[in-house]
Amino acid sequence: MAITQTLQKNVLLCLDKLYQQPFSGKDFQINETKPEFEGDYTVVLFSLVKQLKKSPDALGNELGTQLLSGYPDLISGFNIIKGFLNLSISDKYWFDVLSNNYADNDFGKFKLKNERVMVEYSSPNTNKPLHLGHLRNNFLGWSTAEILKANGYDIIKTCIANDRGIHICKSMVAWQLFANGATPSATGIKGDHFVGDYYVKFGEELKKQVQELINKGVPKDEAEKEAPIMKLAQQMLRDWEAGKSDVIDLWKKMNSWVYSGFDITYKRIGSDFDKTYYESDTYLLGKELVEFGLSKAVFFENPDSSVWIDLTADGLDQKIVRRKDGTAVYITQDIGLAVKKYEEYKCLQSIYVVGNEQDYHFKVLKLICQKLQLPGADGIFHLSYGMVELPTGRMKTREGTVVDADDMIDEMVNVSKQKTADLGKVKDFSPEELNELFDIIGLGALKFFLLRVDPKKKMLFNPEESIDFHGFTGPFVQYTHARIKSILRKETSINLTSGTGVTNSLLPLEKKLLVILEQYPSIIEQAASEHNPSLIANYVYNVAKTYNTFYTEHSVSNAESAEKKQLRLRLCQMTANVISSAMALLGIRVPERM
RNA sequence: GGCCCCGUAGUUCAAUGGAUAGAAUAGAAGUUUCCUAAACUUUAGAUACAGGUUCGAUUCCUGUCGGGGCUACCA
Repeated sequence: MAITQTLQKNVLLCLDKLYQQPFSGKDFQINETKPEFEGDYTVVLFSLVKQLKKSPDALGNELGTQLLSGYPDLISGFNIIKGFLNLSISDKYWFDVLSNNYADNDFGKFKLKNERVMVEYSSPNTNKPLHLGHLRNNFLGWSTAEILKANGYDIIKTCIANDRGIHICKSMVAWQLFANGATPSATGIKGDHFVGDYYVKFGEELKKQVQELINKGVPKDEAEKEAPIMKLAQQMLRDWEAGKSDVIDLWKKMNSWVYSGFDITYKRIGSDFDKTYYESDTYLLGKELVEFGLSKAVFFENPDSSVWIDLTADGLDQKIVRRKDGTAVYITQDIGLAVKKYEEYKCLQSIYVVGNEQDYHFKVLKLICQKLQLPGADGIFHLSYGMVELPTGRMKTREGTVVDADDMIDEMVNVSKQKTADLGKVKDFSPEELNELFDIIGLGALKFFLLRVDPKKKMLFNPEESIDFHGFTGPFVQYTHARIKSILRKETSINLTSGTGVTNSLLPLEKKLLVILEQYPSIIEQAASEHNPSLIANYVYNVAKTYNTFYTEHSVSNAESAEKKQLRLRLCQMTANVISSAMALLGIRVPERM
């Protein structure tokens, strides 16, 4: 059990013994003691003071004394400053932590929950390559899934490919008009980029045609609809829906190019899915749910035969769920897909990793599912994340300000190559080992950069300044790991026998390191319950920073005594394990040397 | 117009209502006969504004100002 939980439990027992009043864990806080005071953990007494009508000093003294006598193996002393009861944790407790092997292996395995959770992420459009925003989405989804796994959940990772619709037809039309039969293999261009180029080409041509129409006096709105190339795209969409074979063939061919491109990128970033849904298979889902909703009077029908739901009582608007021509809209498809997912996997929770621009959509989706009393409705959770912005503002395809994912990865790997060469520490590596190292560092920097920020918040990517391998970065943590491994390689055995070193107590920096290492399991739990990988990133950075301070201050190999050396070796081992485990939860590998 | 989110050092990010608001980077000054200097140490620098609730507010409430998003019979 984590130290804070143990303390909370013991404080409750003491309070009961002393005052015979019912308290709960919410009645007081237990925080880490600020460095300027003596002690390790602090009980904040204010709210207890109020309820018990005692002075903070009196309460603190009684509680402290009770804790000290009741749990001598845990508490070694206390002091009271204002309403804060600072507790010193006994060295014996810390040595028990040292000999505990919790940090040596994966978590989760010893607390399987037998609960299934679905995480949907990535959700690309098959008309253009992935960009920096997709990377944030992918890393977030993948990491969240890993963190939940570490907490014992059975995870299903899914992806929905947005593989149909007018935007797909646009690149198809442009290819027909301008490609002269060119293919990715003939041109040597990666498939997703190849198709994306024609999507861009479509936009350029459309702009040209619209301008010509405007020059002829056609209003702008109308010109966009009437442009010949747009007409072609709309006709192609109708042909696609009618199942016209030459259109379907072209669609299949171009999508396969895109998927082969995506596969390369996904493989490179280490992203994978247990199940991929295709919108082309699911876009007709949900139609029968409209009838169901009408029969339950959750939906209502307008005279023009369109179907709506009135959410004004819930503070939202009226929302259409079926067009007057009888076709389904986006939200209806999503309801249908939610039902399908539940039928197939019976997940208690279904997490959608989707940008916060769709907050309203998911609010509506969940509400409708709940009103229809669909199974799994309460388990719908929108993991809403903020956009990645550039110094110039949002990335916009039309303005060409999109940071391409593949380019970004290449850039990061190149920088790591350059830095590694400058430092010259791994000259004996083979070319294969070097390439692997460049990937580990470059991708590590990128993933850490995108995951260290609270997912809910928008973040800024500045090409000039964001590529940094110093300070609060992935390479900093990786470097710390490599440093530790360098020490451990030189030592043959580490055997800390229980109780060793009790006689010579822990030095402040040793204690500080141990205190933070002990917190790892609670951090994993918190990251899972808050769906927030940035907690792991912040934590592992603090571990590395704490270790580096310890490292420069105390020698491991030439420690003051053999016992100290063993103790420090064990600390090194635990730190390396926590770093490697925590980074793995972020999808980041750590090198043995760098 | 309506609804939602966000304003913290020059910049990028932290801080379950708790002690003197933490880091990184940029700036200034240092540390290599000793386990990897992608490191470490020192220094200067911030809660948009005005009220309110509270023993205590960056955090909760109200208002003002500033920024972003949603508000399609698109997906």
